[in-house]
This record gives sequence, C-alpha cells and structure tokens, in this order.
Amino acid sequence: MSDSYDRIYAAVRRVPKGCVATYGQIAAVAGLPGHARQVGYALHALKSSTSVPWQRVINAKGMISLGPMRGGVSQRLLLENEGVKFDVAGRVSLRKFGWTKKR
DNA sequence: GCGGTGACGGTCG
DNA sequence: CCGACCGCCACCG
Repeated sequence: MSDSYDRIYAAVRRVPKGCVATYGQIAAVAGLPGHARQVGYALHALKSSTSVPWQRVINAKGMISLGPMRGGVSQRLLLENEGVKFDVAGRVSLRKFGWTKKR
C-alpha cells in the first residue's frame, strides 16, 4: 500500500464523468509530477471490483493503452457509455473531453 | 543491490 | 498531423 498509489486513485476519482485525463495530468494532481509511469502501474494494480474510474485515464495520445480491450470489456465501451466519443482512429478528443482539473 | 522492463511524456523529424 | 527516439522513474526478477 504505497501512499502514492492512494494519491493516484484519489486523483482519478476527481475526474468527472464524461471526461478523460492523461497519465501526466493524473500524476500532477496526485502530487507526482513527471511520474506518469507510476500512474500506469497503479492503475494496472487495480482490480475489476475497483471503484476507481481507471477507464477515464488514458495516455497523452488520447488512446487507450494496454490494448484494444482488457478483462472482457473494452475501455472504449465504458467511456462511450459515459458520453465520451471516439474517432475512427480510436482516439478521444482531449480538446473536448480533456479534463481541465480546474473543476 | 543490479539490470531489465513498462497502462508514459515530450521533443525532433 | 503522425511516426520515431530519448529520457524519467518506479516495480519486478
């Protein structure tokens, strides 16, 4: 239980529905500037029964990492269910859905 | 304690 | 706009 992990989870929970944030964004909010990788590790350590909307966390390219699907449900489906639209390239318009963290 | 790897980011071409 | 390279730092063997 690294405290840093808890910070990351808290930052992800701060992301409102219908919005997506990049690893760097989450890392910065979590208090780990530049540690985008640790964010990825923390999310990967999550379980299916997690209350953390890890699906809202994507890379700077606006695409889903790890691959097209994970566990059985594609992350893309979850985001689309939240109202996030994907383009033909499987990318999210951070310009519109990108979380400003200003709230 | 060392080495390799990685749900990444930013810059260059 | 997209692709490729390097760099950062934590986690695992």
